Amino acid sequence: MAPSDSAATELLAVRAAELYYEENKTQDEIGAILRVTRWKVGRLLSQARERGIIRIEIVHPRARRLALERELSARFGLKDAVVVPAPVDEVELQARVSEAAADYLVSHRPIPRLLGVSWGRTLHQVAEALPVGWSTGVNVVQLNGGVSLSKRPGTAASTAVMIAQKAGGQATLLPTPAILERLETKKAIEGDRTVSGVIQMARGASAYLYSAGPADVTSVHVDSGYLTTDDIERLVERGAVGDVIGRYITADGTIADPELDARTLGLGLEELRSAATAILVVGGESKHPVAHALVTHGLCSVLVTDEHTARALLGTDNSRLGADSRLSDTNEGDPVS
Amino acid sequence: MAPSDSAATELLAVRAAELYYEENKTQDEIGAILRVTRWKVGRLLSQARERGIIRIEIVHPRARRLALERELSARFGLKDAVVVPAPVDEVELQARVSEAAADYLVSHRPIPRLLGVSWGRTLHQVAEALPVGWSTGVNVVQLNGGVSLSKRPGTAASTAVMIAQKAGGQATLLPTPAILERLETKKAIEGDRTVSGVIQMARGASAYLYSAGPADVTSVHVDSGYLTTDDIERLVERGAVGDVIGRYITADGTIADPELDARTLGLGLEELRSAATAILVVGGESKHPVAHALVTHGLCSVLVTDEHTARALLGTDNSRLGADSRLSDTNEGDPVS
DNA sequence: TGCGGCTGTGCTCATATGAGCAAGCCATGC
DNA sequence: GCATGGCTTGCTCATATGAGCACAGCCGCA
Repeated sequence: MAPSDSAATELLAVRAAELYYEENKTQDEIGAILRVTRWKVGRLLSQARERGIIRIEIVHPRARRLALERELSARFGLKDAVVVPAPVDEVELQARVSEAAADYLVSHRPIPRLLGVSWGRTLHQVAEALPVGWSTGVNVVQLNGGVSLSKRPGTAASTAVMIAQKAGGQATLLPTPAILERLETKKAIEGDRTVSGVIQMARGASAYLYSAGPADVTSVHVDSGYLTTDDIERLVERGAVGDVIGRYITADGTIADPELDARTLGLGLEELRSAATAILVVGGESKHPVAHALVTHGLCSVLVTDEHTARALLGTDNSRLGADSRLSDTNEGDPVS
Repeated sequence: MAPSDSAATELLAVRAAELYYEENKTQDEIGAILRVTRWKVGRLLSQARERGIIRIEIVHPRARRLALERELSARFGLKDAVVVPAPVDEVELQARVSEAAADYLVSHRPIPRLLGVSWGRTLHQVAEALPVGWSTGVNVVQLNGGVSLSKRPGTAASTAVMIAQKAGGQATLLPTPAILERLETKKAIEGDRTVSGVIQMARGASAYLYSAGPADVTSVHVDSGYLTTDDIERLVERGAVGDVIGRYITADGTIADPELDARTLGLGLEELRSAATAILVVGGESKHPVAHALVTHGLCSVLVTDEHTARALLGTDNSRLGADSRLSDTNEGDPVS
């Protein structure tokens, strides 16, 4: 591979690529134009593809990043992964991730008989993104308590109900607070046959669908009045990176505050870990730490996320990947004969 | 074309495109995955291409814009056109246009027996970009006078000589000033047998290669001391947009100042117009007006330029086209082979 | 209800393309 | 001087792909 030779070859490859991809000429025609055999044209084109001279991009809001999906699955032993290209805008990002989760749910096989869902902003968007009639006879059960104490009453319930309704199924709600103030109250409520029945049912769900929240003041738990900003601060001090189904975890996948956790009503982490299908939907910068904790400690089997999060999880520097891709423009030597 | 249908179809097309272009799957395999026939996959893919979901780009400094080249040729009745993609940088742009001109010259058929050249910064770069031995036995003749009065002596001569040497041919120079101060002097020099012989020879050249300059203070004529900034101002007042082979023209392709023109030594515009092969090499914002004048009035038969200039000539809005064509900074790795 | 036009589908067949292989080609080392 | 090994080149053949066609369902219109 002498440099002078490769310069001439490269120029030829560029010409061939132009004729093939922009002018839709056949390799045979290109051969005639460039005065080489059609086999050489074929080789030139594959070289051009290898060297990245030809860039093929799929520009569409619903596009996915299959290469990253494969990497994620392999690296973290996931059953499946969905990665959407990251748009500039955070709002748009959340919308696309939610849409992707809805798409995934629709085409997921086997169709779950009973689907366990958490609640929150993300899950609500997923519910809205699901088309009416996305499935038939899928029942839904809530995984964790979610009676809102302050704003937006009924958000948790409406998410579960919407998902069930759109699939022509029934929703079973867990009509309790997410976190109780006193351990005794929590135990009492848990002792109630209805409540324990719901949790039991949740344990038997054939799939879980849930999101995660960051350990900061934007958390839904602050919004809903279960936790104060002081509580969050204390959690962060204890190493909390975020929450799943109401439970705050640290970077090594353990409960950040066992006392608080004991007062949290709903499914435990172990059920997520051992579930056949546990679909985590999570996107955006602020959730990178919690996503990392979940994914590295087997707390989900399917991950739906955005490109940036995916790269962060894989440890790929994603600022650089945006900036590079410039070719060196060094080019000398004999042009086409 | 019901909207709901086209939405579903589009999503399918996106999936197909991903599998085909990013995963290198065969249409048959994709059919199996998406549960449609392979013919449908083929149709999906062509739809995706039509709708612009798939964007194929050739990223290489030596790439060309064949579509623009075709448009230019058709619109202005050119024999040929070469358009290079415009880089961000003006210096880089000049380099690429010059390189492209050199490439064109090398592969141009029939090989000119005698090549008439002008001089200037652009032509000098073209000369440098030509590979040694780019042709055999091509003689070169200078089209217009170019003894520099102040800086860079010998530039004009060295351009012609370099082009000839690299092709193993002889250069015939026109060792006179470009513009004389007095008409009498010009006539006297023109009357010299040697000088008139060179011009006669230039008339018989089988191809011309020349550039154009803008009508502003950056002009080589100011640099070389033939014209003062006042002269340029007066030319602009008379409607001059720039010069070719030393002659300043207006937007409608006529001589801007006949008196000045009479004192200008060298080939006339008519010879360019009637030449079989008149290769104009011109790039950059400042030369758009002069390029437009030349191209619309038949003063070149081959145009080598950059993308922005091409769009300006065609009347396409290029600020917009320049602004887009940025890729979203999403970048996946090389697709698997 | 029945009928022409129209779109979308699955096919046949010709063509374009890529994999794999034998032969040549250059440069090196003995 | 000559063999050798890595490389490119031009081929054969199997496969992937696109063009064109007949048919089916669907719509509006009488």
